[in-house]
Amino acid sequence: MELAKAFDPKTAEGWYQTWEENGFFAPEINEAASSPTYSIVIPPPNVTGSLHMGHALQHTLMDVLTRWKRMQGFRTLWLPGTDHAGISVQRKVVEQLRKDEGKSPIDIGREEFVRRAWTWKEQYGNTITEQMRREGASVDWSRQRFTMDEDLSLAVRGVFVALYEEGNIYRGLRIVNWCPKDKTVLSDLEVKEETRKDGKLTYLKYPVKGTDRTITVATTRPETMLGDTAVAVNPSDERYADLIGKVVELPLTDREIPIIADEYVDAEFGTGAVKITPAHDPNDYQVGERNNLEQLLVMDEAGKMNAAAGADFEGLDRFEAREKVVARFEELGLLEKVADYEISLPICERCKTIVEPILSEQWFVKMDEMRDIALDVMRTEGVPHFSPRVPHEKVYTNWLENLKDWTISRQLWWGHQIPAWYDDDGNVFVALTESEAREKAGGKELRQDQDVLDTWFSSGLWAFSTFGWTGQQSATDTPDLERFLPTDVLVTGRDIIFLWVSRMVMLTKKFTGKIPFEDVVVTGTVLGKDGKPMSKSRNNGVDPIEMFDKFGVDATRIYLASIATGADIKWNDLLIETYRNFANKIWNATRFCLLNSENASIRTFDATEVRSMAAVDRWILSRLTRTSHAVDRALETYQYHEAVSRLYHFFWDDFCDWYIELKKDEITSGDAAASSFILSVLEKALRLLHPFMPYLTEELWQKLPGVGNALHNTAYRNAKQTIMLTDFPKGDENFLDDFAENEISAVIELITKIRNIRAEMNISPAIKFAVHVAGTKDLLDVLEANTEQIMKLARAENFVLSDVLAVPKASAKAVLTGGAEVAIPLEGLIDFEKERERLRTQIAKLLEEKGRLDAQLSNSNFVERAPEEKVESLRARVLEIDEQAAALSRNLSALE
RNA sequence: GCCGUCUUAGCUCAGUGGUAGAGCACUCGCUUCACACGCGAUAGGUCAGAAGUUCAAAUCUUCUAGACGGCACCA
Repeated sequence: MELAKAFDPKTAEGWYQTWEENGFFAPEINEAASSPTYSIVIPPPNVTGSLHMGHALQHTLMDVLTRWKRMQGFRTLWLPGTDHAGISVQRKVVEQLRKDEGKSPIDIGREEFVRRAWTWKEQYGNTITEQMRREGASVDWSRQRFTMDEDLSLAVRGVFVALYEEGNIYRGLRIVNWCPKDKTVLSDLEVKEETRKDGKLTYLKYPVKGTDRTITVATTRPETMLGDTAVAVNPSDERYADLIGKVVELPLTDREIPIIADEYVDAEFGTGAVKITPAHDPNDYQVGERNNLEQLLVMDEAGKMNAAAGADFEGLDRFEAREKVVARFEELGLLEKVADYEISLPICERCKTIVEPILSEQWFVKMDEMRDIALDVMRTEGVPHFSPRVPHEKVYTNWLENLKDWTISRQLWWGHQIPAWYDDDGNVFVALTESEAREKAGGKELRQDQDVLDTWFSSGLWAFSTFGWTGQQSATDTPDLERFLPTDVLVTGRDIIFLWVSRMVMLTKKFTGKIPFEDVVVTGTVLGKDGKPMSKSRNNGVDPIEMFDKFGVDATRIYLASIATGADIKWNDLLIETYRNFANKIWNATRFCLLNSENASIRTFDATEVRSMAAVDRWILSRLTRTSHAVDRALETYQYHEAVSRLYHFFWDDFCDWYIELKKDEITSGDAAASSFILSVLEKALRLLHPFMPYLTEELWQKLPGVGNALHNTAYRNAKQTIMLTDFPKGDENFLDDFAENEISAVIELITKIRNIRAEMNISPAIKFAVHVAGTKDLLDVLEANTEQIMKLARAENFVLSDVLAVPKASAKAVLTGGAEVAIPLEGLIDFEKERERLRTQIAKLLEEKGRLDAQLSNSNFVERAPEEKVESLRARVLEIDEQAAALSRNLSALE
C-alpha cells in the first residue's frame, strides 16, 4: 500500500463520523460486565458561545483521559452538554427582538419571550457542539444534557424546595450588587473591581441645625446624599463629641437627619464624619441596622433617581444627578472641595456597567452549612484534589472560610423561574409546582415569583442532575447515577473554581451524599501573543477552528496537551507547526514501513522470542516499553506535557532517526520478518499516541496489514475495527533490556563522533573514509555486530576493529565512553591545524569538568558525608576523563 | 492591606538537592531512494539579585526587585 507523500489532516478527520455512528463513544460499547467505570462531565459551555482556545485546551485534556481509559478497558463516559446562560441568552433575544421588530420584551410578554428564547437556543445553540465534533471529542452524544432540560429543571426546583424548607434558602431585603443596564442583581462573583485613577472625592458641608456650624462629609458618590438618613462620627472622636445627638439640615432636601456615633467610622480617614445612606451602601446598611435608621431608596432599577430624591432630581441618571448635586452644593456655598482620588469601582463582569449597591429584596442561599460541607470534604477526604495542588487548594480553602451568602435570584425571564408563589397578602408558598403551592395555600389564587435562578445554581447540580437525579425518584430509577457518580475528574479553568467547583462540591454532597469528583485539573489561561488574556476588545484572540484548518486538529490537540502544565501560556503559532511536522513525520515513517511491507503483518512477540533477536530490535522494544510506562505514569498524574514529550522523542529520535535508519537496508531488501517487526512496534506506538492524535493514528492504523479486533481490549472484542478500542499498551517488563540499550548507545555514540569529525573537517558527504576503532572486546563485539549499519550511517568504506590503533599520523581521532579510541585516516583531507584545534577544544572541555570534580572530591566533607555511590560515580568519571584526555593529548602531540 | 504564583538559552517553555533540557529561531553542511513539514553537525544560560541552610541549591529558607493572579478595604 502506498501513502500520499504528506499527511492531509482533513481526510483523516472524516473518521469522527464513523466513530460516532458506531456508538464507540457510549459506555455501552463496553460489554465486559466487570469493567470498572470512568466518567467525566464536561463543564457545560455557554449555549450562546462558540469554541475558544480555553475550551479547545480543556476538551483536549478530557478527551485524552477518556480515550486513554477507554483503551484500558474502563466503561468510559464523557458526558457533554450546555448551560442555558441566563443573561447572555436574554441579551441576545432582546437584541434580536429590537432589531427585527423594534419591540421590547415587555411588548411581547414573558411567555412569548421565553418561547423565542427556546427558538433561539434551537437555532443557534448547536454551534459549540458541532465544533466539538471537529475537535474529535469522544463524548457520548446520546447523553447530552442542557441545564433547562425537563429533568434538570425538576432537579433545580427540588433542590430549591428542599433548601427552603430546611431554612438554607431565604428571601430578604439586603444591599446587593445591581446592574442598572441588565436590570438584575448579581452575585459577588459576577462583579469585578476596576481601578480608576481619575476618581473624585467630594467634600460636602452639612449645616448643623441650631448652630452656625457645618459638618463636612466626603463621598465618591455625591448623588447618594439625597438618600442620607444620618451622619456618623466615631464615638471617641473629640472633634465631634459635642455634635453627637444634634441634627443636620440635609441640603437639597427638607429632611433633618441625626448625627450619630458609631465605631464603624475611622476618625483618621477623610474628615472623620461619614454620611450614612443605608439603602445604597453595604457598610451604611449595617450602621443603619445598628442605629435604627430609615432606609431611603433614591434610585430605580435603571439607575435613575426616583421621586424620593426630590422633584429636582427625579428621572435623572445617577451620573447626571451626581453633577447636579455638586453644582447645587457649590451654589449654596456648601461645597468644601473636590479632590482627586484613586478609586476602585465595581463593574458588571458581562456588560462592564458600573454596579450600584442597592437595597433590594432577593433570594439567598445561606452559606454556613454549605461552607462546612465543602470544608469538611476537603479536610476528611482531600477532595477536590487539585492538580496542580498548590496554590489552588489554599486559595479554595481560604475563600470558603470567608464565604458570604449567595444571591440566587435574577431579574430575568430566561432561566429557572423561582418556584415560589405569593398570595395577595404577600405570604410565600414554595413548592415543586403551582398546584402543590396552591394546595399549601389552601386553594388561594397565587402569583409566581417573577425572578429566575442564577445560572450557576443549576450548574451547581450538573454533576448529578445530568445522571438523572431529580430528587423525586428511587435509586433504581437512576442507574447512571449509581454507575457514574462520583466522576473521576473535572477539568476546568481557574476562573470558575469558586463560581462552580465549590458549589458542585456542596450541592452534590448534600443531595446525593457523594462527592462530585475526586480530582480537579485546573488549566492555565491561554494568553494572546501579547501575554494578555484573549479578548475581543484586545483583538488578540486565536480561533481554534482556524488552527484546525491551518495545522490540523491532531497537531492543535497535541500542542495544547504539550503546554498543559497548569501555568498560563502565551500563544505561539510556531509551536503548533512543530506538531504539524510531527504528524507528518509519523505519516512518513508509516509510509516507509508500508512501502516495504510485502508479506509482512502485525503480530505479537513473546519475551522468549525477543531474547534471541538482534540488539537493535531489543533496543527499540525496550525504548517503546519505557515510553509506554512513562506515558501511563504521566497521565495518572495529569502531566500531559511529560507524556507528549516522551511520545515525541520516542517517535522522532528513537524510532525515526535511529531505528529506521539502522534497519533500513534490511527492510528495503524485502525481509518480511524485519518488516513485520517494525510494523508491530509502530502499531503499538500509534496506540500510545492515539489519545493525543486520534485522527492521524486511526487513519494510519487502518492501513497497517494485519490489524484487527484481536488488538482490541477484551471489553470491545465485538466492536467494529478501530484503534479507539484497542488495548492501550501496558509495556511488558520483560522487554526492558538495559544491555541492548547500552549496546545501541555505543553504536549511536560512535556514529555521532564520526559524523562530527566529518562536519568539523568539512569533508563532503560524498567522500567515504575508513574508520578504525580500538577498545575492549565487549565493545568491539557490539560494533562488529552492527558493522554494516555503522558503515552506512557514518558513510565509511572500511571499518577496522582492533586492540590497538594502527593508523597514520594524518588521522582525525575521537574517544568514546569507556575509553575506546576512534581514528579516521585522512591523508590529503586533513587540515592539521583544524584538527589540533578540535582536539584542544575537546581536551579543554574534559579538563574543565575534571577541575570541578577534583574540587568536589578533595573536599573531605563531601567525601565523608555524601552517599558513597555518589562519590564513587564521581571518581569513576574522573578516571574516565583521565583516559579520554590522555588519548586526545596523545593524538594532539602526534600532530605537533 | 492580606494570600499566592512566576522570573531558566534570542523566543515560548520543561526541569521539587547531586556534572543545566526541549521546540522554534540562529550558524555550518547536505537533491543520502519515508519525510525540505526533511537529514547531519555545531553554537548559545554566573537558572532575576542578595543572604542563609547543606558535603552539595535552578531546586529548600529569608530578604530585595520586577511581572501577574485572587481576596479584602475604599466615607
